[in-house]
Amino acid sequence: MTIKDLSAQTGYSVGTISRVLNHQPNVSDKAREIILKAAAECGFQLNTNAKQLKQQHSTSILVVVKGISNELFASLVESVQARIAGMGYPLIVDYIDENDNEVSRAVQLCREKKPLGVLFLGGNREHFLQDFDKITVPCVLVTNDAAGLPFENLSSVSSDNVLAARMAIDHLVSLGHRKIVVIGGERQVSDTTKLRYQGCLEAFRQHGIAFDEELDYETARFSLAEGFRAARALLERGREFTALFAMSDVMAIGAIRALRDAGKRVPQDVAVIGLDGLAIGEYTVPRLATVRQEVEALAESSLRLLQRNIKNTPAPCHETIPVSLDPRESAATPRCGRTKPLPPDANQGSKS
Amino acid sequence: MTIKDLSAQTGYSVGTISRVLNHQPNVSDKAREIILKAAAECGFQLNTNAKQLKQQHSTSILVVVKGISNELFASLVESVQARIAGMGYPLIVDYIDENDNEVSRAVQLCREKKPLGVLFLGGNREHFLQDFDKITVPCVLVTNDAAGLPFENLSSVSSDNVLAARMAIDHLVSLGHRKIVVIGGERQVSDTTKLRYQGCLEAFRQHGIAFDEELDYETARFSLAEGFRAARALLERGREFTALFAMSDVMAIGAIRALRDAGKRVPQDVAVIGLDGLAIGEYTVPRLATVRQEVEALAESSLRLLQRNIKNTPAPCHETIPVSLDPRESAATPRCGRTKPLPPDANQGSKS
DNA sequence: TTGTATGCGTTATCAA
DNA sequence: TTGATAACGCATACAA
Repeated sequence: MTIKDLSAQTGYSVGTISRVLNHQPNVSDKAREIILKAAAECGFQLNTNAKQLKQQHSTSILVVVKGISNELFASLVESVQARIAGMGYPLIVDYIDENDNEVSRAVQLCREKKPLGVLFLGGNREHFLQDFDKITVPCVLVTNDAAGLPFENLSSVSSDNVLAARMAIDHLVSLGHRKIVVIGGERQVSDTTKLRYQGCLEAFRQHGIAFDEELDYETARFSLAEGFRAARALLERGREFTALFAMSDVMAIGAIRALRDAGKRVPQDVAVIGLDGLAIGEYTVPRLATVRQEVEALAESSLRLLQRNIKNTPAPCHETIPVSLDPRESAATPRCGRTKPLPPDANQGSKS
Repeated sequence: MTIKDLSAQTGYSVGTISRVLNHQPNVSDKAREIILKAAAECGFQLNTNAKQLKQQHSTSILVVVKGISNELFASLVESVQARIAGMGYPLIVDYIDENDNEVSRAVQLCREKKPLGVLFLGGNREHFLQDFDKITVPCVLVTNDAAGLPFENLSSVSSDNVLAARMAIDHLVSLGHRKIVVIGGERQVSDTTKLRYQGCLEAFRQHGIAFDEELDYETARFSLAEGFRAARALLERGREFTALFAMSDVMAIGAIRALRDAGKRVPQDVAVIGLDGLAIGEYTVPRLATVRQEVEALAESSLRLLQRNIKNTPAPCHETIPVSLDPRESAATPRCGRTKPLPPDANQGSKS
């Protein structure tokens, strides 16, 4: 079924058919009505290949997501999808491996799909420096800060990562902890890790807390298994600590498991705080203290920026979204002077 | 950059260029070499729109995934992606809402993308009955059983859902439990729930265990929040029980949280078992007992079937993948005769 | 307001 | 083994 068939059916020419189907104004009401009815009857749809071949660009927005099992990104995609529905752009969501180059992938997809703009969920400055000059449509990097990158068509929206880490450490300190260890990503490689690590160091300095950059830090990928491994490594290192900050919630959950396996109670022996604010943290035992990234705000800002840059072409803009502390059980007020094991429900924190 | 430009650059005609780029045999080695080099130099890529407009079909495989935040499906997609990489087909992954109609979406996408075949991750018999006749390429429904559906081009690969539920109940019974409640989906609507529920009833009957189909069952969607709510509803109902089977791991995790909030110890007061075998279950406190679905086997079989049906057109085939019990802490041997609270590490089960 | 005709980049048919 | 050329389905400039 093509517009030619529709033309034969209605008696109108393909030109008129095309105009009606593209909501152009210069068509008579009568023609519009007849053609729309005929199209609806046979469930007609324009051929996207032909359309885009002709137009040389699509009307869609591309979303490149780094990591298929990243729950934070999954929430972001959901939110973006819900918001875009009202704006009319079709969405092309492309999931790539956490370790793949998101920019070269985007370059390839831009050639193929010719989108109006692209949203990067996660990304690496290095990759942008290497390949981003090949892409010309407006882009927004979400979750990482692209300030300082020399591209006129790249904006960014990210949580305040430095502050987030500071808040996590501040919270632990306010609970009386002075011996704190940290689990996070590669400090030399991951942009996000760099910022969060900086926040940690600032907080430690401000509170006059000693922190050995080698012995009190363990590098891990952002996964349950790696959080588990990292916490065990810290324990085996023999370093004494009463609190642990993991740079992501999944790492924190893995770490809590390792601590429990080692006979440590959370939060009585070791307080644990994560970062992200994933839904699962509300349901773990103990409930996971965390610094929450505002998914809805991230999605809203990203789309607003992208839309603005698609319509006009203003200077790139780099927004920072506030974060908020969720002080839950895994880093709650420690019971004072307790030396004996607690009853089994102690993990439920201050409720008793 | 088009094949015309390449033609001008190399002196060969567009026909020869096209033949080389499509790995056709009837080209001289010299032409092949020259053209391939020129194409590589400028990073040339064929225009997919033009190609598909001409060919009337693509060479890709479509994957329709129901639910963007479904961890089981995320694992399946990862596995499928890894396997497909070696087979050469491009993958189109389309995520739709859990409640949307996957078949009508597939119909639309088939018109647009003309894939060689489609993989459904999750699906509903009703939807297939309604719309599937409009799709003509080979399809495999993964995770649900399509046996009995009157379609020549629809195969299916699913876990043995009846057995899985039986195994879960059997395990609880083997631990000495007789008062068991169940959380699952809509028994009238969800195909998967029907089978798992049937497995439960069979197990109860076999063991001579009483089960009130209204009072001992709570309907919930497959989420943390709903598992939590359902468990609380069961508690508030005043029904006594010593064990709980949740038809998914996320529900089970939500349920455990609700039980803890109500002062119940898991597994000492209430044993809990889930179904799926998600990674998170290895890290919860207590570790989650579960009946594991074999993601790798599901992915392997689905792709094998699909590929077979693309190459030949044999009769549809409906495979069942075995499941396996992971008897972890949340449903471990209960301590006998205990009445006092246990030490805090009791949740770690039989290790002490 | 409508119709006609051209070309988007590719594949495939045919002739050379 | 190669080149010329006609489609594929659509949007659009131009003519009517």
